[in-house]
Amino acid sequence: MSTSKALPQPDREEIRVEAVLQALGEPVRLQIVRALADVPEGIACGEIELPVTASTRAHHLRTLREAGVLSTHTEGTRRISKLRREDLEELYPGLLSGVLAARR
Amino acid sequence: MSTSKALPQPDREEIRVEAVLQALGEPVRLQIVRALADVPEGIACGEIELPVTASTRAHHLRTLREAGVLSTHTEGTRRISKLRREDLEELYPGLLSGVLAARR
DNA sequence: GCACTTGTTCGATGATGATCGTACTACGAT
DNA sequence: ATCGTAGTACGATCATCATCGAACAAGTGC
Repeated sequence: MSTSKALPQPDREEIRVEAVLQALGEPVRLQIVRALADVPEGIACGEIELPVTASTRAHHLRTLREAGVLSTHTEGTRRISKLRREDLEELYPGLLSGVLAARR
Repeated sequence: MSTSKALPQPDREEIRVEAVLQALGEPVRLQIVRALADVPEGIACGEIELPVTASTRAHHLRTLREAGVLSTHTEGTRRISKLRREDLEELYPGLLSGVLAARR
């Protein structure tokens, strides 16, 4: 049960551009964001293939969450993350799509 | 005379998103970009009011230039910088406008 | 020539941050 | 209750980088 609790994140009006840009500027985190962009319904952190250990992964997810880039909620033992597309689009229209347009 | 020489910068296809985002993620550099956005014809570095010394300013301008965010050419003793709007828009459509849309 | 302006380069320093291993928590299943 | 799974938290280490001062470079003008 319980089975669904959201983790603390900034409200839309608390999101700062510098934090978002800095969060997106790290290669591993950008990789995470790209993976999330393909799955609107969200995805468990561990299912993203990354060249780092679990603890580093957790660190990056926290950074992205605290910057306001993604939201995370608990489902049982897994943590589902999804992009905060609407909030970002509202605050910085075009930013996310521009970033995702980058060649892979 | 001479009076006009361009400084080395990456070609459009050499620009990497991570570098651009990382460059934009620093507060002072973002301030520079915002200042440049208001002046399409370019502006001398020293004329932007910044809370750092001249050497730090030079460092940030170099970072932005090497990331591909701006171009610089020499005019006499001054160095005029301007945003590489077209290149950025072509590579990451919407990114720059999204960043500049952020509340000031 | 010399002085002045504009800006860069170099080296040092201090802060931030990416990474890891280990220990820990929470949940699910047996 | 015990085990296994998914993930976080902490502390340490190492690299990156923002910042500065001092020295240097290139133009302009007297």
